[in-house]
Amino acid sequence: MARAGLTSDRLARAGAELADEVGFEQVTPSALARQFDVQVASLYSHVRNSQDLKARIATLALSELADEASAAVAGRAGGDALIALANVYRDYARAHPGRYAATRFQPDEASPELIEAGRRHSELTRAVLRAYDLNEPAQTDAIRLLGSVFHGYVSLELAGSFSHSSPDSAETWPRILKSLDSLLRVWSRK
Amino acid sequence: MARAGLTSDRLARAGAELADEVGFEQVTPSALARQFDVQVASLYSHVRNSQDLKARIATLALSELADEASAAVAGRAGGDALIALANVYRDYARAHPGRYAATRFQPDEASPELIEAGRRHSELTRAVLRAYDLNEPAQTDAIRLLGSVFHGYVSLELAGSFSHSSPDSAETWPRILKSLDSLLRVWSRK
DNA sequence: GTGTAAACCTAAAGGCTTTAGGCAAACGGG
DNA sequence: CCCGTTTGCCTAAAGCCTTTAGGTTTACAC
Repeated sequence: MARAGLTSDRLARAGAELADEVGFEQVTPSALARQFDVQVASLYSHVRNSQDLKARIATLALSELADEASAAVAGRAGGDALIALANVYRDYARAHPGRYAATRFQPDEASPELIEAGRRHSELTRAVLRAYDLNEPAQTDAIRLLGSVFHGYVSLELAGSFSHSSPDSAETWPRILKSLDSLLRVWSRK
Repeated sequence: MARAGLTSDRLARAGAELADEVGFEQVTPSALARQFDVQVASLYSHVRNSQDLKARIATLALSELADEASAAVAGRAGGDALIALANVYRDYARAHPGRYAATRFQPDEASPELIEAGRRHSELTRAVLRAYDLNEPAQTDAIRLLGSVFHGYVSLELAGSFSHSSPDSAETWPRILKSLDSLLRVWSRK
């Protein structure tokens, strides 16, 4: 009798929670309807379809992540900023694996919000690189390198690809970041 | 009337082809049955279920990739080997996006073949690193770094994340590889 | 040839997605 | 306060995918 109070936003938020619990792949209109104790068809007034739902979760996660990254980078520069940004990505992925997976979702056509969230992330990386004073094309190279290392490392770690190696390598991440910092300094405008 | 001649292997191979055409996600028992013009249920004599099918495709792709990597690394050392290995991954992903995606598939419990294929890849990376003469834990760090950069770069490029930046950055990849080589030389045992 | 194992089939149950159309609750205006 | 409209949620239904059970036919071995 009482209404559940569905909204696109609430669906996206609940979807994000669910993703962290059972995996992003498993987040479906069906599963979400069960969570709200509502008929599946009812969701379709709030999201266009399954894709749209996932895209909204992706946007939510990407924005959330950009917020945290923004806060972490504020007031830092150079290696400090680099490390702070990198840790935001890694910590976020570990704390919210489903949301992080959502982050990689590619809808058939991206929404403006999704594009905007993506832009925020490249802006942040660009901001971190400011201190290194790179000229083009080094700047683009650096954005791509950082994106690759952050995303690559976090994905592989999340997938458990690192769990079969020597346990004394818990400090790999900071050492990689340190090396990236050195590398960028070398790329720096002389 | 005539039999289709199904086999686990043929299913995996056809699945790999299909993955490259329509995306790994879209590879399902249903879709594959259509390809062979056979009833869906018939597949279930050859693969346990959808997961198993995908795991077999993953194994196929991972082995194929390891074969190519192995051939590329043979007879090379140091920076040459590094570049050759890296290009195998990147070229493979561009030529076979569906197979590459399959490579990232994580079944509930990995098959021995899948584990073995994974092992071949770390062995290859280790072989490439031999020339750099790294001690532990630098060796583990290096394996993780290379894995992260290769996988990260290739994923992002495949996802189109790089297509919005300046077109004069077509040479990012070789420049990144060159820097990785320098980095590893710095890590080298003094 | 004939028996048997494998390959393939039909049937059926159950889940997910999506659309169409209907009832009822909430909410604002008179 | 009540009445009309909007909006939220519902039922119904069609279509597709997965998986299991059990039957038939093909092919090959002896």
